[in-house]
Amino acid sequence: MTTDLDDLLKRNHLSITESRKKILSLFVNHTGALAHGDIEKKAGEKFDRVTVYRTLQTFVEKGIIHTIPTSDNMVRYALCKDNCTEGHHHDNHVHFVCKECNKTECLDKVTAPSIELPYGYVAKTVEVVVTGICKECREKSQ
Amino acid sequence: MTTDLDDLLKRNHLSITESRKKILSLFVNHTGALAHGDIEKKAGEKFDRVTVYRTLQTFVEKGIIHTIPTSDNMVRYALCKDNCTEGHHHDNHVHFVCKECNKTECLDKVTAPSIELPYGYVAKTVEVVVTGICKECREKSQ
DNA sequence: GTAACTGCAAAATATTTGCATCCTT
DNA sequence: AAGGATGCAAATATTTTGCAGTTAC
Repeated sequence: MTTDLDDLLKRNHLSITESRKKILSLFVNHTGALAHGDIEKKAGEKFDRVTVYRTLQTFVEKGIIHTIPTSDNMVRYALCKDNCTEGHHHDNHVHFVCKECNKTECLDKVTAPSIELPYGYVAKTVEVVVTGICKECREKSQ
Repeated sequence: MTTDLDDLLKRNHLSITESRKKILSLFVNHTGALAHGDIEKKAGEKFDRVTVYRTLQTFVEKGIIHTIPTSDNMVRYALCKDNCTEGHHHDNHVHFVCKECNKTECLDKVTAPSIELPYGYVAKTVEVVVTGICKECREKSQ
């Protein structure tokens, strides 16, 4: 059976393996970003810790996922949009981190504004991290 | 001798010690952000690694410095503006990370734009990280 | 003098690397 | 069959914790 996941891997010249499919499916079926720990947990003891590290690294290199900047020391990953290709990522990401449930989401609908930089500075990418309360948590607390 | 550093510590109800003054001075005398490693290096073998960890943590708690979100896994710290107080930080930070020299700067002159969030979401803070080439590196490469 | 801070040792975590084996193509 | 991917072991690196000695107030 050929799935979307297989295609995605194929398009990136990666061999199709169980761990890659599994880890990739976690991203596809999950809105929001995942930290390394989340992936190990959700994969359910199935893979070696090292495999997760290497798989994530490979995915980042191929432009399938990207890292999300956060203020804590946890590196989080999220699926890239289609126009992210190897070595060249989409410029404007807006991420939302909920203070309550600690979930991280990519807000695809929201465009990052262009930033006016001081003279002489050249911007390549602009990443925006908004922290606050997400819709679900806000409704819960009312 | 009473210095600005002493004052800053006093204002935050911290006892004035050598390591705190030294680490704080690194921030004051350095435009830009510092990672844990930078601080250990610049302090010059003078302090225990653990002291640096604890001092940074204390400073963050007191609102003297804040962490900067970045896509790599290095946590960087920078001085807070005066209106950062314990538990309540200034809302809009714009940071610039140079791809060449890897320096991180706070762009105080640049204001972060307000972000239009989806319905139901409430923003508390907006952090903007711009990566690109800083003025110095750009001039060098020309 | 007392409370707070530091340094050392060591524990707990996180990440990377080498290599033999197994799987994909 | 060949190259790449995985799993295990172990080496590194990072961060945290406990405690005794020292310092600031």
